[in-house]
Amino acid sequence: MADLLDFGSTPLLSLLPEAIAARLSAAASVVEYDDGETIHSRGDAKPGLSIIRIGAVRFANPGADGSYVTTSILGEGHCFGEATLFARLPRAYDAIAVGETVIEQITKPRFDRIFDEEPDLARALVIAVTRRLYSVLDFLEDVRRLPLDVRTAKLIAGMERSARHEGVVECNQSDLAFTLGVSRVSIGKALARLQDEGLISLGYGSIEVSDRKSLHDWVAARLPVEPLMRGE
Amino acid sequence: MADLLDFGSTPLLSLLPEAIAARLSAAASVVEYDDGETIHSRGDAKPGLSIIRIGAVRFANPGADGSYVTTSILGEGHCFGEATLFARLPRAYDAIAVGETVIEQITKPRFDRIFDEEPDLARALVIAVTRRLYSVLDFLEDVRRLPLDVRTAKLIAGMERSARHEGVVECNQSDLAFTLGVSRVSIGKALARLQDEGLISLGYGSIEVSDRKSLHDWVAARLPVEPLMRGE
DNA sequence: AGCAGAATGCTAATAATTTAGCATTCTGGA
DNA sequence: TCCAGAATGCTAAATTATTAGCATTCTGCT
Repeated sequence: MADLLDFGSTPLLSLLPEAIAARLSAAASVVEYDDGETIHSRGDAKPGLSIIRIGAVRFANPGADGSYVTTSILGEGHCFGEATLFARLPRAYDAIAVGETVIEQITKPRFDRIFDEEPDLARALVIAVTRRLYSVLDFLEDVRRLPLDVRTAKLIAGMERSARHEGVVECNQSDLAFTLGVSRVSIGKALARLQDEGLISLGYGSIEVSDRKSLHDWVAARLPVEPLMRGE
Repeated sequence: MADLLDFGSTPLLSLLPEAIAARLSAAASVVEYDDGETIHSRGDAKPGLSIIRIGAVRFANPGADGSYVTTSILGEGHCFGEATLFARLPRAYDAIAVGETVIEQITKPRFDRIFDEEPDLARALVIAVTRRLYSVLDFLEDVRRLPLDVRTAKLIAGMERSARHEGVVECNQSDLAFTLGVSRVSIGKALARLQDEGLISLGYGSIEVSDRKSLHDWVAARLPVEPLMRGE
């Protein structure tokens, strides 16, 4: 249940020199959450950086009708709360643990101290946030430009790449609908179309990707611009 | 024609100490563009940071059918190209000058040098990019959650706040449609609804906001969550 | 094996949006 | 003043998505 939607960006921890990561850990207090437990709510003002050590976090806000709209899901190694530090904004989303989750919380004073003393931290943060920004811009473009079946295929392709078992995405249709911000019926139709194309076969709580390459090619053929080489 | 959609984020220049801004300027080469001129195209690999000194830049990509989808428009003081520096990505969008535009271009080697020597630059960049990220997340949430007339009202309210003449937004409906990524017909309908509500009155190439506060209240009443105080 | 709850499949009415086209109104320059 | 081009207004069909059901299938648990 890892990165349903971390927008494919790079986690901060993987960008951080070992020494700095250790320093952050030393300054942090560790908090554990159960599945579904609230980590913080929209509007909370207390600033600080959080790093996901184990598990994942879903960021969401209530929609107009009481439904919940998920904005993103971040997995292990990702950080969140930068905006409370650098933009001095209160929390913009409810953060909810996905599965058993362990978070390192670093208070603003402690973070500021390390930030001032370790220039490489700023460098890593700029990289992490920049990548996230461009991933989100990408996603936003998709939302505005691609028909739902293509977006669905793209999401499945992305999930398959980081799936536990190759060729099988373990995820129910409601979660997919949640993630793409559409109704379950629409997802159902999109998936049915993809199945008709022979790209996937639908199971119970899982989707089997017949052939990674054909799925990728099918998506690529429907993108208005050819995808850029992802850096690195 | 300033910030149709800079997502309301803070420009880098306003976050930068005078000394560093001067150093960046000294390292930059200045290029001038006419209205509509291409600054760079999607896929261009040459890394570097660009700072908008005068004018504005529209970022867009061709849609599936050949139409152009605008992702954002940045105004004076904003920078772009961070992703080429920090994520090592090629340009993700075509950049097109909006009006007579002056850009400072800083090559990667020169930028890296200043970046290494001036820790405050990293700090300012983290802030600028973080704010932009959260502005975009906000916008994305709106797209997925708000009906078009509310999004339209929100956009107009934002544009009015930074308009040349108070109470008058100089912008044609095609540009609004472009910005919100919908058709002109839909924008027309949304605007008609807003006019029926007495919030705006439509002109030729301009929209008059009857009363800033009522427009704001009308939007606020339709948001699923109350807006957060914007940091300062 | 049987059952409850979860997940999927399906339907039909409704709503929103797009596309394509054309008529009308407005504006600035010749 | 007149005209061309820009901008807006309007229409209708087609597409896409939503809502609200309910039936069916599957899974894990007892």
